[in-house]
Amino acid sequence: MRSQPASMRDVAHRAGVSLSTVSRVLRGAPGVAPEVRRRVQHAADELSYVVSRNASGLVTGRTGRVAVIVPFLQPWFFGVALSGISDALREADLDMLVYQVGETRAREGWTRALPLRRNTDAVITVSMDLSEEECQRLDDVGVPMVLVGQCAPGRASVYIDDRAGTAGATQHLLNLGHTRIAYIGSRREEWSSGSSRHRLEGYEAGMAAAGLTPWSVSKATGRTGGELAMGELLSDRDPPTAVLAEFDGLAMGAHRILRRSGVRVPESISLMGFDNHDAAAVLDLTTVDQAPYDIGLTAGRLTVGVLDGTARSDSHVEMPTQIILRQSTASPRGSRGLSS
Amino acid sequence: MRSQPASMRDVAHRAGVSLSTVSRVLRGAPGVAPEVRRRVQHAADELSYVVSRNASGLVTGRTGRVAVIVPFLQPWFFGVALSGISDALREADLDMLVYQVGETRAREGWTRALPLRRNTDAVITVSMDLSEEECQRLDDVGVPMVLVGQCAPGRASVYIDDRAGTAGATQHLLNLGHTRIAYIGSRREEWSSGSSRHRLEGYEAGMAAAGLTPWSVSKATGRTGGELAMGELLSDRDPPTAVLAEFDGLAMGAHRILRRSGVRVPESISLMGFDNHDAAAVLDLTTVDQAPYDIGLTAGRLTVGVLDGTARSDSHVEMPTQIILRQSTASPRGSRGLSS
DNA sequence: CTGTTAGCGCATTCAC
DNA sequence: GTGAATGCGCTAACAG
Repeated sequence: MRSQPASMRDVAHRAGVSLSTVSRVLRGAPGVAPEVRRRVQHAADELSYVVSRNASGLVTGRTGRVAVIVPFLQPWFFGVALSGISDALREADLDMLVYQVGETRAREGWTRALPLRRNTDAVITVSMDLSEEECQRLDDVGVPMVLVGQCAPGRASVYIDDRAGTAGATQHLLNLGHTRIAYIGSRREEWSSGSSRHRLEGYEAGMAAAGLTPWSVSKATGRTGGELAMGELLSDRDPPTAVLAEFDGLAMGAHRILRRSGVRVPESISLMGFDNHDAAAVLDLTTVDQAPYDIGLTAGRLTVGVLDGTARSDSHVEMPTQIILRQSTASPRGSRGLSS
Repeated sequence: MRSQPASMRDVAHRAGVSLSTVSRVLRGAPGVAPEVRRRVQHAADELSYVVSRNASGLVTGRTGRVAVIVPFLQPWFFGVALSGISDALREADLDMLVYQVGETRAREGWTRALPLRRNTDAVITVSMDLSEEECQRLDDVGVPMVLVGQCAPGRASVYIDDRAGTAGATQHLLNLGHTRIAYIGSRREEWSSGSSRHRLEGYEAGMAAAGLTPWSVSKATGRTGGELAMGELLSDRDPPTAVLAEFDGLAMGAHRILRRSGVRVPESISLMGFDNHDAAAVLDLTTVDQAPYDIGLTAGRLTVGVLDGTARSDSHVEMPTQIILRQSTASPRGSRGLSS
């Protein structure tokens, strides 16, 4: 309650020892008599004393903080990923600084607008789709960097195998007996990352392996895009019996159109998403899970490892995806699929 | 790219001035010749120099950082609220430190496990439902505190008027012509905050004002709870024509049961949620929006105000809620409601 | 308007 | 095993 929070000197005084002893104890450094150690601990507790990372960092050069940079904080994915990162950093007693870059990213200097230099031990970027130039600018701040959701050669990265994800999803639909499988994706102009490209490629590869011709449509991004795309598919002379969407948002838009049109899922059309969005469970949507929490946890631990020196700063970790089977996919009517 | 990041001395040297002049310029302090100011800026830019908040904080006593404490990071609400807080703090050039307390909260000492003292200028708690004792322990760290989603007398708080929210929702259903309106809530034993209580009270008040008897059921929390509760309601001799849920998660569970049972929404039963969860739009669920982004923004700005001294540290801000009309509510069949 | 001086709270040499 | 000096990078009083 005192307005002047206790300092190390206060603790030293109270414990009847010197500053350095307190420092040693509180850092867990060796070479202190057990009895003295206990006394110091006790004094610190009584004063609710906590070491100022500010001051200790000044001398050690380590801040005890890791900056996490995200484009947005609102989309479901980021909260979950941050949760994993947070848990991993907490294990190593590191604090998490979160920067939402958002639209300001357009303003060229965002990498320097952030007080990173000297204020952070490492930087984790999440789904930032950094250009090589931006990467270099971040290199410039002189701290280790870990990229999440992006695979950059020579830099620590954690990402999922998007290609395998959609390939597996396509296989799932093929196994059910579908052959007219359409793909709804985002428009090429809006691709910020390799992710969109990889997902499309996975689908195409899956189709090709089965000797089928890929059939993909791209409208806008987001739910509306899904609505538009599904509208187009439903207007086709011979509509697909199964639809795979690049991400759940698109699938949800598609689902809405299907509901409104009275087309039954999965009886008439099977629908499959990607991401395992929160709302996918609500819609009983079969989807591909990318375990964002695990991604975050892995990225966080990798960061700790790089700081420790126990992990290389160019390690790449590819996380597996997993199909979550729900009610929105089934064999087409009259098919010879697995389930018939 | 140099391994030893530039310090203020380097800038001073490069600009041919003294340390204090550089400090003044970089802080935007008055009393520097425009020409000199430019020169210093230039030198700093060239060296990609950024002031170490660590070092400056050591002498000013301000860290330039605000800690945000959340129980969890995964639920949709927190990402959105954090986004608002982040934007508000960024306006004031404050960094955001995020602590996910989670289950560790059970371990008594969480308020002290966090390195808050001396490491943060203010603390924002989001939906933490702090006990008076926990509040006091946080007071102890000696920095201003702002509570979000909780109304604590004497402490800066930002929260929504839950009572008015459910009262308004109930009125909406009444206006449509419903009289058999049931309420699905969480179990009293699981109420952590006043929020659950207030929402129930708002419903009860709305019903009472219309001369109707409240009818509420509580099963588990979460989607499952909604399923169970709706199951019970559907098994009633005379089922309700409208159902209001304490939050969208419950409504989603209820919606699922209705779909599975072939009960049409809104034709047979109107369903209404609370929170405007992401997935509510997908289900076309009428709900009550509590604008979490605005809550975060407001809380962030209030925090800045308290730090500035322009806001009182016991200000209370009550945020309005708003009904989001979608397809899940309509007049009961054969009613004389507004829409008939 | 500018430079000099003295710490902020702590970790880290070194002596003892 | 412990204590006394030194300086991390910076701001805030001062002096010029």
